[in-house]
Amino acid sequence: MITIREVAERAQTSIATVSRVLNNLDGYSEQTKVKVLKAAEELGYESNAIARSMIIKKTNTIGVVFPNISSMITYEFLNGIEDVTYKNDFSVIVSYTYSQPERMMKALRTLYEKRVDGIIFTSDEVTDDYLNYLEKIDIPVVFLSTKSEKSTIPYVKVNDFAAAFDAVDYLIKNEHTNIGLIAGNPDDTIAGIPRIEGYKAALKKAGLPVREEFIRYGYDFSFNDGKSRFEDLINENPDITAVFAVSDEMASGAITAAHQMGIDIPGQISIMGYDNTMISEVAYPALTTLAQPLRKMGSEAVKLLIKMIKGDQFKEEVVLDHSVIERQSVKKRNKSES
Amino acid sequence: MITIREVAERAQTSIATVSRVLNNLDGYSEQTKVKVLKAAEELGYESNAIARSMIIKKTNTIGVVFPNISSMITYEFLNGIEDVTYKNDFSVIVSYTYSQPERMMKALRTLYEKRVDGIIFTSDEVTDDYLNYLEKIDIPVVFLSTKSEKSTIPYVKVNDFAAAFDAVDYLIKNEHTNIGLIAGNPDDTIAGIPRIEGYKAALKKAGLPVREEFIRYGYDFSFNDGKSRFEDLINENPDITAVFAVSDEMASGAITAAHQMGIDIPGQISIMGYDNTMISEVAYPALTTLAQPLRKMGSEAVKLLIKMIKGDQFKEEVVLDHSVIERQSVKKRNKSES
DNA sequence: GATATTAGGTTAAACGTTTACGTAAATGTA
DNA sequence: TACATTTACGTAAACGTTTAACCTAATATC
Repeated sequence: MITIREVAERAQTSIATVSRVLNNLDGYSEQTKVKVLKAAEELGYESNAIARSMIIKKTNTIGVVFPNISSMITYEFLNGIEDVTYKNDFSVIVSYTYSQPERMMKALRTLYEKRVDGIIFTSDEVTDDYLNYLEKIDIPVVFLSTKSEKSTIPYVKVNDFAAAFDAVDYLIKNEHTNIGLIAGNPDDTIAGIPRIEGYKAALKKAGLPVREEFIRYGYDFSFNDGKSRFEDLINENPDITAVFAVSDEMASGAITAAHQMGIDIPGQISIMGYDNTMISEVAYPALTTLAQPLRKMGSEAVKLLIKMIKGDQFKEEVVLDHSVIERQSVKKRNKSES
Repeated sequence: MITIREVAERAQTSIATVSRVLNNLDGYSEQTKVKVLKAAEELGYESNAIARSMIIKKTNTIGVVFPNISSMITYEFLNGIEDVTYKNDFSVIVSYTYSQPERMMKALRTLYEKRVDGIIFTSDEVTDDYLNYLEKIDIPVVFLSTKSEKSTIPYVKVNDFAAAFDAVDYLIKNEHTNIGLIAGNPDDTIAGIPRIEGYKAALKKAGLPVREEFIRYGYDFSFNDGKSRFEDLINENPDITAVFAVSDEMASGAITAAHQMGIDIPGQISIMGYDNTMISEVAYPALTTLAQPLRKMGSEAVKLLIKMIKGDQFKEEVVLDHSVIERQSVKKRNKSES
C-alpha cells in the first residue's frame, strides 16, 4: 500500500509538504505542488482515512441503529439519511438490532469502538441501559421516531398523538361513528400508547363513546397482525363502519382480510392506514393513510446530528408535520367541507 | 478519552501487558490479569478500533453499495448481510448510489479510504470504470445479484434466464399460450436481457410463437412502470391471457391497472411476478411469483466475502435456486400434473 | 544597511494500539 | 549445583497521518 512517505520521496520533498498539498493548506510553491500532485497521481496514492482519523479524532462516519421495523420505513429513513450524509462526506454504518437488547448493546459498543462521530437511534424504545451507555460514551446522538423523557437527547418525530387524532378525526368528518382501532402494543410508549390516546381523544372530542371492544392490540405492526386483528374485530363488532390501523402494513392486512371475508372496501367498511409507505399505493383499494414524512425525518435527523458534531451544543427537538393522504379506502361522505 | 496507557498506570504495569490481557493472549500472571481487568473496569475503558486497525491493518468493516433498487429487495439483502456480519463481528457501511456513476465512484473511493476489508457490490451494471477501480484497490469484492464477464470477481445470483424460463413455463403449463411480458430495460445485461431471453426460450420450447408486440420494455422495475406497460399491452393485445412481469412491483402495478380497467385477475388475465418480496403477499389477489431467495443471497454473499477476507483465495460462484410461489394471481388450469 | 517579515520548506512529536525483542526471575532438568 | 527453559513481564518500534515548532533564504521596511 502506498503512503504519503513514498509520494514525498518521489516528489523529492518531505511528508509534511505532501500532506499540506494534499489537504490544500498553504506553505508551498506552485512548483512543488505540481511535483507532489504528479507523484501522487503516478503512484496512485489514496489517503488512509484510518491514519487520518487517528490524529484528527474524527471518522466522518455515523452509526444508525434500526430495530426490525417495516422494510419500507427503514428504507425511507435510510434514503433520507444518505441524502445528507452524502453531501456532507459522511459514511454510515447501519446495524439492525431486531429489538434485542444484547444486539443493541453490542451495536452501540461497536459503534463507539469504531469511534463514529455520532449516532442515530431509530424507532425503538429507549431503555435505561441504552441511555446510560449513550450518556457514558458522550458522543452526539439523535433519536429518530423515538424519544426519551429521561434525557435531553434531541429527537426528530411526528406527534403520534396528534397524528392519530387527525386520522380518526378525518374518519369522523366523513360521518363514521363506529370506528374500530387496530393499535400497536399498549406497552409501547412510542408508537403504541400515543396513537391509542389520539384515537380516544378524537372520539371524545366528537362526543362519541370510547368502546374498549372496538380496540384490538397488535404486536409488531405487521401485515399478519393487521389481518387477524381485523377478522376478530369485525366478527365481534359487525356494526363497525371504519377502522383505523396504526401502520400501513396492518391496514393492508385488514384489506386482505376484508376481501377474504367478502367485505367491500370502502363500500361496507372504510380502512385508514398510517405511515404512507409505498404499500399504501400498492394495496387495492389504495390506502387512505396518515402520512409521516419519513424521508425528511431521516434527513432532518442527520442534519441535526451533523450540527451537533460540528459543535453546536444547543439541542433542538424537531416535530415534523403529518398529513392525511386521501386515496380510495375510505368512503367520503363529507358534507360539511368542500 | 481513556486509553490503554491510563489503564496500565492504574494497574501498575506496562501497556504491553494491558494489551495482552485485553486481547486474551498469554504472558502474564493471574494476579496481574485481575489487576488490569479491575483497572479497565473502573476507568470504563473501551478499546479504540481505529488505533487497532492502524496496526493490524484490518477494520472488521465491509462496505455494501446499492443502486436504487426496490426498497424490499434492499431490505432483504441487507438483513441477510447483517445476519452474518453480526455473527462474525463485522460492521457494514452502506451507500446508496442511485446508479449514478459519480456517486458510485465516490462511494467506492470512500470505502477504500476507510480501508474496509471487503465490498459487496449489488444489483448494478458493472462498468469498466468500476471494475478498473475495484481491481486497482485490490480488496475482496463479491457481486450480489450482478456479475461481470470481464473479471473473475465471484458473484452470488440466481440464474435469471432459467428463472424467467421457469416462470413462463409455469404459465404455459397452466394452458396459457398468449403470454405477455413486461420486461426490464433491454440494455440491462443483468436483470433485463436474461429474463427476456428466458421468456422467449420458454415459448420456443413449447412451440409457441415469440411475438414482439407481446413484449413491453420498462425502465426501473417500478409499480408505475408496470402499471402503464400493462395498460398499453392489454389495450393493444386483447387476446393476451397471462402476463409475466419481471418484478413484483411491476406486477402489482399491472394488477392495479387491471382493477382500474375492470379486468378480473386471474379470471380474465393471469399475472405473474418476480422476486417474491413482501409486496406479493399484500397485493390483491396475492401474487403468484418467481421467488429469489433474497435474504439468503445476502448472507451467502457475505459468507463468501468473509472467506476471501480470511485468506481463501479460490473464488467460487454461487448460483442459488429459484422457485415458483403459487398464490392467487394465476388461474390454474393444469391438467397434466397433480 | 540593519532588522523584521514572509515564503517555503524540514523535523519530529503525536494519535492509541500491537508486537518483536530483551531480560530477570522462576522453574525444570541432569 | 549448573544449566536450560519457561514465565512474566517491560521497552520501544511501528502503523500513516497531521501539525506544532523550527529553520533558512529571500524580500520588505525603516
